[in-house]
Formats: sequence, structure tokens, C-alpha cells
Amino acid sequence: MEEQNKKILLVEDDPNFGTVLKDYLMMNDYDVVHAKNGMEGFEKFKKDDYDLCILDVMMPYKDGFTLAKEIREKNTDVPIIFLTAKAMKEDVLKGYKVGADDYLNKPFDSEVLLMKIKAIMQRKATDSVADSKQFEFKIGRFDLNSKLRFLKFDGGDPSKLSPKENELLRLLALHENDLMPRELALTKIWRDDNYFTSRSMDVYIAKLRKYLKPDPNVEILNIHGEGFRLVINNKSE
Amino acid sequence: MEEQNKKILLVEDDPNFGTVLKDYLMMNDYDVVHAKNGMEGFEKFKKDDYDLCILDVMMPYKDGFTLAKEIREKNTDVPIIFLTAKAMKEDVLKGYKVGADDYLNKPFDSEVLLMKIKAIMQRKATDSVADSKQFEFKIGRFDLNSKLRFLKFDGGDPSKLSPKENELLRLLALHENDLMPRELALTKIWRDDNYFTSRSMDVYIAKLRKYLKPDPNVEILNIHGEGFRLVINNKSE
DNA sequence: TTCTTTTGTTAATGTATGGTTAAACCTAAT
DNA sequence: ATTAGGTTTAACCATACATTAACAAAAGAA
Repeated sequence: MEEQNKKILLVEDDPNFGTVLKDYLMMNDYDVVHAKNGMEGFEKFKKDDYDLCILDVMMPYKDGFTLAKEIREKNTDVPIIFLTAKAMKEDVLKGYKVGADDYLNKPFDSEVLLMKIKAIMQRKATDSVADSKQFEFKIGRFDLNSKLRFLKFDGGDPSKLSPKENELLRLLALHENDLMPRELALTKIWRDDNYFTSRSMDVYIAKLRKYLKPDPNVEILNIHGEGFRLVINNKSE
Repeated sequence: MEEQNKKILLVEDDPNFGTVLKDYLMMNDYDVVHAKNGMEGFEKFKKDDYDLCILDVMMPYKDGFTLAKEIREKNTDVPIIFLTAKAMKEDVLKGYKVGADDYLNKPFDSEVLLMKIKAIMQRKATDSVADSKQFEFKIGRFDLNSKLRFLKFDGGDPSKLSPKENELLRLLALHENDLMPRELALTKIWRDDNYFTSRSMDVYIAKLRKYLKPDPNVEILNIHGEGFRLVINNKSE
């Protein structure tokens, strides 16, 4: 299972410096999107979710503070680090007023920047687990807890599911009694759609069928060339 | 409810500068306790709860970093700001490794310090309040006192826990019966997430399991690739 | 039908992660 | 300097997971 790298938006108009910094950050396992000016920076910010923004203060057309204010209107939480050439007190204060998390004077030591980034990410590492996502499903006589990755039959002893088993069953459950397109699972879970991932998915379907066997009213049907369907029959009728 | 002023521990050996800074902060509605050296600083820290620590790095007998480490053993969350006369890169890195929240070079502008304090306080205010002030836990037949680092079995003789053992068990208890993500413990307790800290954590899990063995209804389960789960079975029902 | 493609299923393989113990290391206190 | 407590690193083993291969069976197309 692949760890998701943290995503950084870097807005810096100096092409040389920007590229060097971007490469340095990427070498340290961050995903970096580099925007060359404030305008572009805001566009990119709106299009994606970022874990951190690094903004140059002095930029043509739209300076870092203005950009920060726009960003804050959309998102009150993203950490922001300002880069500035001169250490003007007014600038520093202005930065903190806009909600800066930190401040760096150019030229700065790249290692120091790395430490600051780490420190900020750690602060944000709050228990984000309590996501409002949906983690619990009733599947016939089964209970799927998708967060703890277990499947209980009739409230008995739970079987542990592997990450892939869990994700796949969850996707099926989300489309209960409806088509769950093959392609959807492949792009969402396997992040790639080719012959091998497709076969891998079939293997997991087989595993899930085994798990679900105890309840004859639950089954995973194939829709040839389309995908799968988790059907739950209601005896009562 | 009445608005309680934020409490700041200021550790600064220069009596003139210290007093001026203390007065300035108090004028800005902070409660400030001023310690004249590292020793005294630690004593005062143990005696009370603070919202922020401002530590001078260069002090006789016990420097700011050492003090910070001691403080961190008692409390992983208090924000710490370092003050330093010289801007040595090694010092800055050292500071962040100990878990600094910010760093200021003397002489600095007092307004800038104020802004940093405000920014940090704001951050803490929005950070999950949930895990803030909970120090006592019932874990099956065990009682964990996380402040004194004691673990009692059936009210008997308490075992003394090391700081890491204690923090880890506390985090697990906070997420009782639920997932405690690996990453969370690593960033909150180890302040770094890499192969070695991760292995170190596994070692501590093994230690905790040993402690908890006397009660068969308490166990720490692993969720492969995700984290751990402290389960407490209620046999009584 | 016959041929081709898609799916079902099981087993083998390789890699990543976790469990556990002991030794090494570090640092504060003696 | 020595020691003791705490933490990290190393080593070795066990388990969990995902992928791939292999072959059988179904479904659809010709």
C-alpha cells in the first residue's frame, strides 16, 4: 500500500530559484506544484487540496499577501509559509495577520525550511481520523467496519480484512444492488487500469465471495464486461 | 465563563531583559512567570500548567535545549519559542528537533514576538481540544495515571512507566477500541516518521503488551499498515 | 458449433510489515 | 569515571498482503 505524499503549493516568480526549491522539496518526498505568479497560484490552489502553501511575498501583479488572503477565504486551515527577500518588520507583521504559520528570509538554509515544514505538518497531524466519511455498512447478516477493517457475521467473531479486500467490499457496498463498474474500482483502489490489476481485482472478488458465503442472501454478481453487483435479497418478501 | 489569561513561562537569565520582556507581555494581557535559569524554569514548569514557554537558549548551568527536552518529557504539547543571540543553523535545527514552535533572534522586535505568540495560541485553540486535558484512564483492571506515569493493576502496586511508554499508552487509551494510527503516534510522540522511529514504536508496543498481560481482557491489536487498537473486552455482560 | 474474451478460483511467489529480544547508545546523576 | 534509566538500533523470525501464473468455466461473437 502506497503512502500518500504531502502536497505543497509553491508560488515563486523567480524561475531559477523556484525550480531549485521545487526539486529540493521533491527530493524530500513532497509532491510539489509550482506556480509562477499569484494568479496562477490561486488557480492551482482552487483546483486541488494542499497540505501546505509556500508563498513568495514579492511577486508581480499579485503579491504573496494578497494571494494568502484569497487562499484564506477558501480555506482557513492550510498552513502558509512566506518567503521574503528583505526582513521588514511591517511585512512580518502583515504576514502573521494574514495567518502565516512561519516566515523565512531569503537567502535561507534549505534544511531549516525542511525542519519548519516538518514541524508544521506535525502540528497539523491532528486526529483527522474522525472524518465524516462512512465507515460502517450492513450487508445482509454481515457488519462491515471499514475503518477497523473487519467483517462480522451475525455479531460473531470478526474476520480481519486486508486493505484491498476492505476497500473493494466498501465500494461494492456503496453501490449496493447496483452496478459497481470495474473501471471505478481499478482507478479508485488500484490507481491503474490494465490487464494485471484487473486480474488482481478478480482474485479479490473471489476472496470476498468466500467471506460472504455464510449468508445465502448476499452475493456478488458479475455483469459481463461491465463490473460487479452486490445483491442483498430480502427474505421477508 | 470568565476569560482566563494565557499563562506564559519565561525563562531568561538576563535580569534586565527578562524583566522588560515580562512587563511587556503582561501589559498585553498574558500571565507571565519569570524564571532566571533553566533549573528554576523546570521547577516552575512542574508546579503549574502553561500555555506557552519562551526559553532563552544561552543560559548558565542548563541551556534552553536541555530544558526544552525535560519539558517535553512531561508535556509533548506545550508550544515552545526559543530566543537566541546568534543565528547558528545548528541551533535552529536542534531547536526544531526538540519540538520548537518558533525561533527568534535577539534583538527582536517585541511586536513580532507578540504576533508569533498570537499565531501559536490561535493554532492551539483550533487544534483538537479532545486530547488536551485527559490524564487518567481506566483500562480494564488497570488504572493509568498519565501525569504521574503510573500504571496500577487491581489497585495494587503501581509500575512506573517511562515517558514514551506513558505517552504511547495514553494515546492508545484516548482511542480506546478504535484505531490509533501509527502516523499519529510517530508525529505526536517521536516527532518524526521514519523507519527507525517506527521500529522503536513497535518495541514500545511489545513493552506495553507485557505490562498489560495480567488482564486477559485487555489487548493491543495491530491493524496492518494502519496502526494499533487498544481493545477492552467487557466480559461482565 | 467453434473461437475468443472475460471471469472464477487456487496456489506460488516476493515483498513489506510487525513481534520480540538483546545489545548498543546516550545522557543525566552520582 | 561509573552507573542507571531510557531509548534506539540490530537481528531474526513470523505473518500479512498483493501480484502473478495457471487452468477451468462462462459468456458472447462469429
